[in-house]
Amino acid sequence: MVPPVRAIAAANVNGVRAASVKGMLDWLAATDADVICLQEVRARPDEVPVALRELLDAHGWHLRMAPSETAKGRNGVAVLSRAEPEAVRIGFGDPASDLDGRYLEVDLPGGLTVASLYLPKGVAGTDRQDAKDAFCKTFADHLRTAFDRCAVTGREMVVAGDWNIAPTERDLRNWRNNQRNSGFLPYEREWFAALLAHGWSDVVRDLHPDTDGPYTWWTYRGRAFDNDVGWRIDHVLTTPGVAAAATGAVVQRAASHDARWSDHAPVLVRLGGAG
Amino acid sequence: MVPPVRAIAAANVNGVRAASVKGMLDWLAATDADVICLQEVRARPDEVPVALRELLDAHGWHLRMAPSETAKGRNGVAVLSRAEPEAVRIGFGDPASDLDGRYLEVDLPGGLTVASLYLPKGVAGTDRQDAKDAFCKTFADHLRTAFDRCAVTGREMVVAGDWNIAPTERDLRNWRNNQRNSGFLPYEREWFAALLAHGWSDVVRDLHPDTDGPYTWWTYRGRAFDNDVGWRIDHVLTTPGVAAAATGAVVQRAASHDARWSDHAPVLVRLGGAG
DNA sequence: CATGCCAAG
DNA sequence: CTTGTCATG
Repeated sequence: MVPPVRAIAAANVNGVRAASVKGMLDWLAATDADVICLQEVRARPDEVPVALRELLDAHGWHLRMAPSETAKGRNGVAVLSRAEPEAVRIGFGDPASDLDGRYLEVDLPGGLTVASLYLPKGVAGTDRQDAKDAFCKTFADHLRTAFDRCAVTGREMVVAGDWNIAPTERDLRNWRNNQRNSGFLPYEREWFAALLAHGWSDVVRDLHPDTDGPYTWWTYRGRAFDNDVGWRIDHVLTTPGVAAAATGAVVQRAASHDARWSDHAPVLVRLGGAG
Repeated sequence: MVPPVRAIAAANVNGVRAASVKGMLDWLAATDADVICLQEVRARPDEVPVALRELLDAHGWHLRMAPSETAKGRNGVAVLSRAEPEAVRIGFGDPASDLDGRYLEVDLPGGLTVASLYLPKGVAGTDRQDAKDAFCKTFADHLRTAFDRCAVTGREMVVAGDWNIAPTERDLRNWRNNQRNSGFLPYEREWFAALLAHGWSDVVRDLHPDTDGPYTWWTYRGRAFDNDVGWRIDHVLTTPGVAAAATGAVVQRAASHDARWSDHAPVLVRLGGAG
C-alpha cells in the first residue's frame, strides 16, 4: 500500500543552517506536505543542523541531498519525502552542472518522480548569464525528454524549485523596470512558455489565473517584503496527471518581516480531495 | 587651566562596530577615564557607528584615529581624550608599520604624551613572527629615544595598548604550555624586561606585585573566559612621573560571559589623589 | 569562537 | 541585506 502524496512543497531556504534557527523547523513540523523540494541548502549532509536532523527523524522524513561539489556553501538541493525514495539521481546528465547542486530527482513509490531544481541566477550581460542560458538550453532538453517518457510510461512527474524566471508580466511587481534584468528577459520568458507549450503545467498559475503573483521571492534589500515588491520565480511544474489532481496552491508568505526565515516563501500544491 | 588626567584606560575592542552593539557604549558612558587608548578598531573614521559618534559628541570626547591603510577591516588604533590634543602623530617613523594602524601618539595639554599601541600578534616559526620581531626591534628604539627625551624635557609619557606579550610566568594561566608560543617566547619576555630596565614602568604590575595576572585577554575558544584561562598582554607603560602618580590599576573584567563586548578587557590606571 | 572581508544572491 | 567562506586573531 503506497501512501498517497497529498501535497508537495518547494522552498528556497537560503542556507539551511541559518533557516533552521530562524523558524524553518516550526514550518517543517507543521506542514502537511508529503514531499518537499529544498533549494539553496548551502550545506553538505554533515553540516545539516542537529536540530533539523532530529526533527526529520522524529517525523519520519527521508532526506536526499545533492550538495554542490564545486563550491562549498553554495547552491545545494534536497528532497524530503515521507515515503522512502526508490531511486535517486543527481543532475540530469549535464557535465557542466551535475556537480553544482542544482538538480535532484527521486522516484517515489506509486509512480511519481519529484525533482528539486535550483536554476542559476544570472546577471544580464555577464558570463553568469551565459551560464544560466547554457543551463536552460540543456535543461529544456531534459524536461522535454522526461515529459515525453512519462507520456508513454504513465509515470507522473513534478519539477519544483527556484527557476529564477518570472514567466509573465503578472509575475513580478515592476515588470516595466525589469525587462532588461535577468529573470525577466524576453527570451527567458519564451523559454519558460515553450515548456508549457510542450505540455508541462505551471499549477500555481493554473489555479490562480487572474491574480498578480503570488510572489515567492522578495529581495532582502530595502523594504521589498513589507511593500510586497516581489517576484514569482519559484514554480511547480507537473505532468498532466498531477496537474489534473491539483486542488489548491498557496504561497506561504510569512506573516511579518520578523517571521521570515528565507528571502523566498514556500510554495505548496495540494493534490486530490479533502480526504 | 589644564584639566587633570585622573585616569587612563586601554581597551582592545576587537572591532568597534561589533563592540558598539555589544556593550562598549555603556562602558564608555560610565567610565571616569580622561584618556582612552583603543586597539583593533578595525574601521575607518567614516565607518565608526553613528551611536558611538553621538555618544562621543554628547560627552565631549575628542577622537583621533590611525586606521590601517594597508588592509581594510584590520588593526587600527585610536585615542579618545576629554582634552583636545595639541599634536597627533601616526606611526613612529617606521616605514614597515606606519600605515598599518598600530601606533598613534597624541600630545595633550599639560605636558603629557599618550600613545595607543597594537603590537603585531605573531605565530611562532612563521613570517608573521618575523614581522612581530622586526616591529619590536624598531619600536624599542623609538621607546628608548622617547623615554630619554622625556627625561631631559620633563615631559611625561604613557604607552598603552595591546603589546601581545605576557612579560612573566605570572602573566598567563598556563605558562609551562606556552613557552614556545608567540607572546611568551623567552626572547619576547627579555625584550619587554629590557624596556623596564631602561626606566619604563609597567604600572599595573607595580601596583599588583604579588598577584597572578590580572589577565586582560581570554580566547573566545572553549571556556577560557569562564575558567579565567587568560593572558596579561595589555599594558600601560609610563615614564617615572606618571608611575609615581599612579594610585590604582584595575582590569575591568566583564561580570559574565554574556556581558563581554571584546575578547580583551579594559585596563584602567588611576592617577593622583581622591580629589 | 569571534571579527570584518568577500562573492554571491 | 543576507548567506556561507576566508584569513586573522
